[in-house]
Amino acid sequence: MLIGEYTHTLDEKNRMSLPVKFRKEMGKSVVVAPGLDNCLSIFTTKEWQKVSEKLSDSSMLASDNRSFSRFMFGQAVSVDVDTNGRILIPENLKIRSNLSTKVVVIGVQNRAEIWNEKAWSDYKKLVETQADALADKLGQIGVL
Amino acid sequence: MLIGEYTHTLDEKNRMSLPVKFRKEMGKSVVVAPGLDNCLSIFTTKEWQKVSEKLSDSSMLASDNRSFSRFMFGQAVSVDVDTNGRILIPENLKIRSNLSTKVVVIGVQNRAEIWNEKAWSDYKKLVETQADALADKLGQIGVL
DNA sequence: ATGTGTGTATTCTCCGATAAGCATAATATT
DNA sequence: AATATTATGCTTATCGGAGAATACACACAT
Repeated sequence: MLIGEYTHTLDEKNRMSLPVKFRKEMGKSVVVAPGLDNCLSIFTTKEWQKVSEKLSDSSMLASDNRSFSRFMFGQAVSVDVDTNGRILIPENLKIRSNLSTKVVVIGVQNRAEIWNEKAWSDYKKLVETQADALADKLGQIGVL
Repeated sequence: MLIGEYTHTLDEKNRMSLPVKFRKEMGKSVVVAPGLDNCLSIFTTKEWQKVSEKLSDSSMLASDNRSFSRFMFGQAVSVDVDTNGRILIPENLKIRSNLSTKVVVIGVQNRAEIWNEKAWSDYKKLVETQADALADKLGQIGVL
């Protein structure tokens, strides 16, 4: 399971080293895909498989499904992890998620996410202010 | 599985090289068909088979089915992949999808799509603005 | 029937881009 | 301080795309 928060850098060739604690789980290659809330998702090939399956047998409205499939698959890439534990971030995804040199990598259970540093801290603050309200909702379904 | 986004060119003979990562899956020949939202679809012969089957035992209204079948089958063509991994785009389909020299090829799981460069970027922007709404729907079916 | 011409298809090659590897430097952690 | 981890620059090799050139086929005309 992927957990934790790390600050890493993208070098001038858009390479980023994966947190060491993620490498074993990540294996030899991963899938980089656009993420929600303007971040960038990294899936293990196994998890990616699961996501695709869910998408293909989903009962979404046809046009929504088309849109989202194009959105996800069209921009996803399978990338190899190099001998230094680095992956190459595609330029278009880098731009989309507003990534610059300093990025934040976070583990989110079954995937890793890459965030623009400021976007992540803003997002955290936002969630913080909502935390109580969210907790109430989650409480209703017995999470905490 | 076909994923990713590539910018390729149509040469003056309407030839387009397939993304290298697609070639293995594409094989010796593919089916080029009109796609929805004004793009152009490319199916492997195998996937095309599946599409045809679905159309033949579909539960659509007979007249709708007729319309759609005419739309798809009427304009679809089987084309060979040449030794350089290129395919020849039929003029009528090229015109229909507004393709010029620069085109975008995207992988969408079981098919590839060819887009007019601008049309694709506009479409992406549009979907991006809807991403949150789509995300909620997806959340409901447990995708992310 | 043969030669010529035009259009199409196939092969080849070059150039450029991309990425992988390596080695070293910097940074953080214990 | 020592070690593990991350960053970065450089170099080399590989791959792919696009264009050019060649070969082929068909048609038409002489």
